[in-house]
Amino acid sequence: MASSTGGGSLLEASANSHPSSFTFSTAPFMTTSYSDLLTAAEDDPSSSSTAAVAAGPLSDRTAQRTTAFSGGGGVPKFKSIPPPSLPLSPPFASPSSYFAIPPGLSPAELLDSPVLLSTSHILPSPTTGTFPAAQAFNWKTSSTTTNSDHQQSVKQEDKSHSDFSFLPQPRPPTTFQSSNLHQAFKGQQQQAWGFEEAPKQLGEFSSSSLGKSSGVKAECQSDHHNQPPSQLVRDQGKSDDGYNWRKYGQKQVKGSENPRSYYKCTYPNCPTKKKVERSIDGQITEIVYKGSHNHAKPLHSTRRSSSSANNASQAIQRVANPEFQDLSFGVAQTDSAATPDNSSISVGDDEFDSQKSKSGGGDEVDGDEPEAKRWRKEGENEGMSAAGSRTVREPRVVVQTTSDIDILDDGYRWRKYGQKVVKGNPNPRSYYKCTNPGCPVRKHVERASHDVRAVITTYEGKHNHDVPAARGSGGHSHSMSSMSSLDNNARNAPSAAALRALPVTHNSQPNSVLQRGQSPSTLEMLHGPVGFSNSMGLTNMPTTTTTPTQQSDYYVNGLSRAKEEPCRDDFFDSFLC
DNA sequence: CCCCTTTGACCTGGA
DNA sequence: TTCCAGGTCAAAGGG
Repeated sequence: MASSTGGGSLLEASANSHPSSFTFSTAPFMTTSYSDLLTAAEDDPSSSSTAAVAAGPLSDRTAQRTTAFSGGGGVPKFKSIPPPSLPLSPPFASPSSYFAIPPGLSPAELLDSPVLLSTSHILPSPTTGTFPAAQAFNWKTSSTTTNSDHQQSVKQEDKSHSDFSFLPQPRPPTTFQSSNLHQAFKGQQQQAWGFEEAPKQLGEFSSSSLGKSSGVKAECQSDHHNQPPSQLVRDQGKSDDGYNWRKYGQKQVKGSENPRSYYKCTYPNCPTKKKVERSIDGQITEIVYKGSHNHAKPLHSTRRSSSSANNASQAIQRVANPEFQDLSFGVAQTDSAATPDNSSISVGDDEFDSQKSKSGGGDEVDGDEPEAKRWRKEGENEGMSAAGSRTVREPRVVVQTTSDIDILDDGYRWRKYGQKVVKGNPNPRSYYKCTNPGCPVRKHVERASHDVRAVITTYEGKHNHDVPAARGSGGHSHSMSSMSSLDNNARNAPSAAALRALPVTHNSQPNSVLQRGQSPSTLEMLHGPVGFSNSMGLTNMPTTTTTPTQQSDYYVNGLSRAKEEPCRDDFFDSFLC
């Protein structure tokens, strides 16, 4: 399926179309932010402040819609905050004033805040279990889209992103003067949010061939931000998405001058595969994931350092969040390690399907479609996007899932039971039921007609049970203090898709505060399983709660001030009307 | 010797 | 039924 759904930045689109609306779509947000950032960086090489580069444009947009956060407006405010573990220094506090820390809150606290959207994006790849950072921008490229125009926009976006590097160390001082800020950004974001990592790595890739493993380096940094460069370099060799892959084929696909490599997870019986397409110069232009790992990420790569290309691809895959890419908002951020084979489904599948439907003219999603076939379709779409004069530098990452049941971002398990195209919206609506026995809750998800990048999720009924323990959720409550905990959080973090959906999600119970067992709103999906909050990294949020629902409430209240229903209603209305 | 990549051939499914 | 393209297999070679 073509994964290019949205080439543009959802955030941007949302902002433009609904300046006052709360846009929670991470993907857009990220995309815009990075695009802007990139642009800023490129436009003004002499940009003297990291803040300007790292947070400038981003903050501009964020600030617009996040005034509420600090000011109490109806719009949630997203602030980027460095991870607790990261050294915070005064400069970071506000090189550009964009990163103001609310009184009474310490940077560390902020870091723990569940609100950072960017962080939320950082959903770990279901297949890689790593934190993708590039989700935001990748999603657009990967998003399924057959629209040539759209792809054009994507190209531009990609191009802009391609040069963007969030990597501080490699960057000239002129670009990133505030090492602290950068560190803050770099560190936690890469890990918890992962959102930064993507741009950074992408930038790395763009600026250098994959073979140079710059991307790998970036990855290493993300994972070991506290480690000295030497350590980072040392880790490069084994550094990747954490999983071991074996290349089992390579082909020159028609319509693209870029060779496509096929990889399989080397873990016994693990069905996960990925396709990596690289441009002539070795840069990864696209990554497509299929399935999810049915095992925990190996503590240590068992294989020797793979080729630079492979490392690069993996680095990218780490950077880019497949879920985001493919708009798999339904992807349960279940711990990939604990996720059963082919269980990562989600709306991601739906998304793919919907995309396929769009491009193929069909409106029926066949969840039982043979993997090979689906993969092929996906590949074809991929080819579409990659075909021609695609100059995208950042890889497009797509996750192909094979299951129709999984834990969605909201923490509940859903089973898809239907899909159809409803009047007024050419995009198919996926229908899901809560898999909990006796639970009447249903929900349907559809891409907004006005913007395929926006996803509308509607819930019906209330859950008569608690949020099921997410697979591999054992570490959800872990703090982000440790890498392992980060991984867990990431894995359990809501999918990018979910985040994306936020902006346009409609809560069937707009005036209610989410309660435990209550059907989650899209917003709720953001918090995902416990631990998500940690990965959020948003600022201005009080300490995170431990229960998903609480988080959800918190989320709602915090981000969009859920209790200020008018705000939400307005927001939703803006999209729904 | 092990592991991984390379690469040509083969298989499969859609048009 | 045939052709084509994508995906996979598996032998060969390299580190």
